[in-house]
Amino acid sequence: MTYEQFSKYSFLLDRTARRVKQYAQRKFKQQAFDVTVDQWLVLKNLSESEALSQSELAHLVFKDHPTLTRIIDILCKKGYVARLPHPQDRRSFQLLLTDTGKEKVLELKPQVSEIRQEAWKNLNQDDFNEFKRILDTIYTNLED
Amino acid sequence: MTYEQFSKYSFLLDRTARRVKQYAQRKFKQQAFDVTVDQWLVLKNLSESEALSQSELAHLVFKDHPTLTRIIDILCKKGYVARLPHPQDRRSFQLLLTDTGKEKVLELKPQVSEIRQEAWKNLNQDDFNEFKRILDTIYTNLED
DNA sequence: CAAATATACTTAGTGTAACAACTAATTTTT
DNA sequence: AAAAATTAGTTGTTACACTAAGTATATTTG
Repeated sequence: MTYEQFSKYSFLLDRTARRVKQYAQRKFKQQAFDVTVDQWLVLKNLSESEALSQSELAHLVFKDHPTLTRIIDILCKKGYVARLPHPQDRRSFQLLLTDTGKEKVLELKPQVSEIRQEAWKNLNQDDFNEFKRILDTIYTNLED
Repeated sequence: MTYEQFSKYSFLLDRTARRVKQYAQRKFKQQAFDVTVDQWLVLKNLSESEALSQSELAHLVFKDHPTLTRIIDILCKKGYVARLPHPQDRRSFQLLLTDTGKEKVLELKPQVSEIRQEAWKNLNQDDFNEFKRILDTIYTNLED
């Protein structure tokens, strides 16, 4: 590996991640989803295992606590999520989807899937496996 | 490709890009580089072809104009970059590294390279080629 | 059981990203 | 040459990422 390559992988990675997010966000907006890409990630994960605390959810979506706090704030304000007091621990909340939130997830899931597929044109299953392997390796290489 | 995979590539990509940036940023801070990761990218590109306009530079680093304006603002304030009036076009600037800016680039270049290599442990040249191919494919798939 | 420590979450501050709207200067069109 | 369109850059707004510091509650330790 040469110096130039080392300096480039981070650039390519950042550039592509931004484009992927931007592309999805634009579609989300055009189709009036009423949530951002990150809000969708949180909503979807919550729909798959409800009654999580914010810490548990933060861990699931790999976002830090302050970021998650604010995303939850917004989702509560929009009426998709509710913070219930945790029965045993008064420091924490149980996060629940409201009925509106559940409907939103059901409505958006196939549409998001559609949008996501666009990036994967001209690429196949092997490519995905390679992609995942390399990304995961980088990720764990930089683990604290 | 299944639905689950489509929903996952963007997650893996975003997660890894953030970790790579965060890792580098932490090192930058520990070693008192006095610039952020994004500011470094701009500085480095400027050192490789000076007297660019902001538009040209924005194009090089794949950042949009408002973002670049703000990064340049900071780099000027820190004394690494100067905006000179463009001789032919009064709308635009020529961006130049100051002497301090040039020194900074020379000083940081090997140190940044060192930091960047960390991510690439257990991965080789073939992996890089695959990685680049897939990222570039995704990028162009989502081109406007 | 009181003191120290840890955990859950929030707030504050800085930086970046994207979009929209804006000013000023330049180029094109008619 | 005036009007229209384009280009260069800035400003404003919303949202996210990360760090650090703060509050409140729980848990552990002496």
